[in-house]
Amino acid sequence: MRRTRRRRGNAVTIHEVARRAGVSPMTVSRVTNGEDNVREATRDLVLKAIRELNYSPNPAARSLAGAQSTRIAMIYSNPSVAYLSELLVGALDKASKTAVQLVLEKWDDLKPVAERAAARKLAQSVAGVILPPPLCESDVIASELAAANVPTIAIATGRFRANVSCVRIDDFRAASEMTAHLIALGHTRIGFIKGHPNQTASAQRFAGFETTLEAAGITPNPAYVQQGYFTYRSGLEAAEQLLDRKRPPTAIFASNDDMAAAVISVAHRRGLDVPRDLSVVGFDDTITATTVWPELTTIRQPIAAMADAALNLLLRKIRHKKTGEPAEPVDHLFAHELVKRASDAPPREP
Amino acid sequence: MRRTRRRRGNAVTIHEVARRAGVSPMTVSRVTNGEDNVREATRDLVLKAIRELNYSPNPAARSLAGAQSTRIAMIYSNPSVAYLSELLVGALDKASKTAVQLVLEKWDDLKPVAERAAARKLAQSVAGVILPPPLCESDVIASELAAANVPTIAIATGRFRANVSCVRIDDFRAASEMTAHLIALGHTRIGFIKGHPNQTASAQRFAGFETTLEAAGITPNPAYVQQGYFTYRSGLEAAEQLLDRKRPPTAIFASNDDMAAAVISVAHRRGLDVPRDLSVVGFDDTITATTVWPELTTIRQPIAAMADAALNLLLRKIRHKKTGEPAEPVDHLFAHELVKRASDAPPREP
DNA sequence: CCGCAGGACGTTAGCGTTAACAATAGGCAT
DNA sequence: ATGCCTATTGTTAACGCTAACGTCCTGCGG
Repeated sequence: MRRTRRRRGNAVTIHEVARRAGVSPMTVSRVTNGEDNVREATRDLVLKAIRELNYSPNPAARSLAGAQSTRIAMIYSNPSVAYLSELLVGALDKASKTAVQLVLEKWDDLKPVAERAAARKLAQSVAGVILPPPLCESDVIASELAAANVPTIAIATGRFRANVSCVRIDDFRAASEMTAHLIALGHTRIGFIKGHPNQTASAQRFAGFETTLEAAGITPNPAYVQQGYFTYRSGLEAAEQLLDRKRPPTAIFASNDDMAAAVISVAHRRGLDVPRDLSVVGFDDTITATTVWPELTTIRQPIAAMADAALNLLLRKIRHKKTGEPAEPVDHLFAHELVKRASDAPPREP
Repeated sequence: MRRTRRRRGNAVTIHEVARRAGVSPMTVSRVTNGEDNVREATRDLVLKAIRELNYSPNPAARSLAGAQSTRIAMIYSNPSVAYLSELLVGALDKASKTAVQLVLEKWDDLKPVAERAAARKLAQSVAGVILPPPLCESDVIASELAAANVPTIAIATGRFRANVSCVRIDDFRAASEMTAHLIALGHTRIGFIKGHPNQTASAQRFAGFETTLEAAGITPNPAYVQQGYFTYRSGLEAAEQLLDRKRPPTAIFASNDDMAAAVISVAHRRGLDVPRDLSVVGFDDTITATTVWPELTTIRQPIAAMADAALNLLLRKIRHKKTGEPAEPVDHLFAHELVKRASDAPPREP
């Protein structure tokens, strides 16, 4: 007599699909993995069976058989919590669906030497790495991982580099659209608070701002531009500076939501009404944008979707790596969106 | 001749551990799963080998072989991002170490019927559930999961219930300490902003406040107590109310950091200096506490450690369930800490 | 001294998938 | 027709782990 079987629940397996399609499991596997050495007719047969049985491959079995360790590291450092949180949610969701094991590493302010060592060590133990900002900018990490042949994806980096794939939005265009929006409202004296200088996205956003200003025939005024560091604190200081001007700006475009929130706080402290006396807009659409009052007009990045895509890309790269195909870096641009809320209005004085 | 082996990189397997310990793989498996039918001496041998080889079980193989998914769900709903983020970091860290697969679910404002259905469905697919606030208060979810015999841990619920284990801090004592701190500074007119009424922790915190006030000989003034909902927005309104009083409080104790941040914002808008004109203290020590200016004096909850402990407890319960032992609910109290920062000072007028 | 119970540990056989190789069919040049 | 090559499909044996069952050994009562 047969042993008690231990098949779990009721999940459809590759064998059932194979039987129904009248082929071997291996052929089914080839179809699900998109290999091209299957005849068109056979492929259709298999696909039909898959649809009929509503089959989906068991990720655990896949990663076990594939001998590809599916550990993927995400390295973060001094993150914006709101950003990290949304990123984690997206990544975790995908990870649980594909049976990859996400491991989190926190590398705070490492010196390049330490960073290099850490990257080298990490490369031993994981199959891929996700680099959210600000670490996505580190050439040290990128080059070390590339040297170790560990697929890497940068999220929301401002530029596309040769050795690392990335998933991002078009910071330049987004900033440009926001600037155009402010101009369309009637603003001409627009302040700008830059992001952290170590991130390319900061430069992109500023470039988008300046270019659009010029295109509209407004000469950029250096006195209306302040350096910030993506922190609330730096936003406070920058706002103080901007509002101390004899003719202060009628609108301030901060390079992220945290700094925009700081601007609102300063404005309130000075008795200015937002948006009647001062329009304030942010960038990223993190939770901050909707917690402050008034709610921020900002640029929405689909962070969770980007995390999802990043994992997808990474998995594909890991697979390609196994087959030896030299996967060339990808630059996956996501669509952003200008979210209009309550922190902007036409200027009081024309 | 042997076929080419396809062993992945360098991961240590259960066989290597077994060989080193001089036992069978099965014994190692029993040890890693905490089964009790292994002699003490043997167990130590195995544990030593595990440590020496730095072995950690392959989750894919585990879930494939076990037919028991080590999937643990964390259900969140309208969370404080800062809180969620820290929670996720802690849970994920532990999860990757113990090879459990964390799945995230977002249940936003479900009606009880829908919530019950969702819980019933979830119970089919996971081995355990973690309930952070505010869902940790839901008796519907708790009872449904208990009925399905799915181990559940509530995080940071205010009270201990018979059917759900929980991991939390002593909200009453923490609030009491903070109140005593304000009184020690010389404050007698202390405002309080309550948390969301659907969370027991809110009541606990308020009780701690009121009790300590009375113990110090100060009669609680209902006019100094406002209902809040843990949101920044609700904090704004509550603060406006409190500061509109003819004799406004000289200190405001908000039931969480977000509302405390809102109080600071309102104070600034009214030209009050924090802390010279108004002391403001929060609760939770989320990231908000250190982003606002001045930084908040608050109560620190070790959120990440609590997530870690929650997973631990859950794993133990899942194991016990397999062996049939009836695990009785646990109430794991964590130590909190009053973190003194820059938002409190003695009152200006005595 | 035997038999038997029960605990500790080992063996076997999968879990569902894919890597590596084998086999087969068809095509084409010799 | 024969041999050889390629495109397609099948077979076998892992991947690392654990459920289920088997075996051995110890201890104890009769």
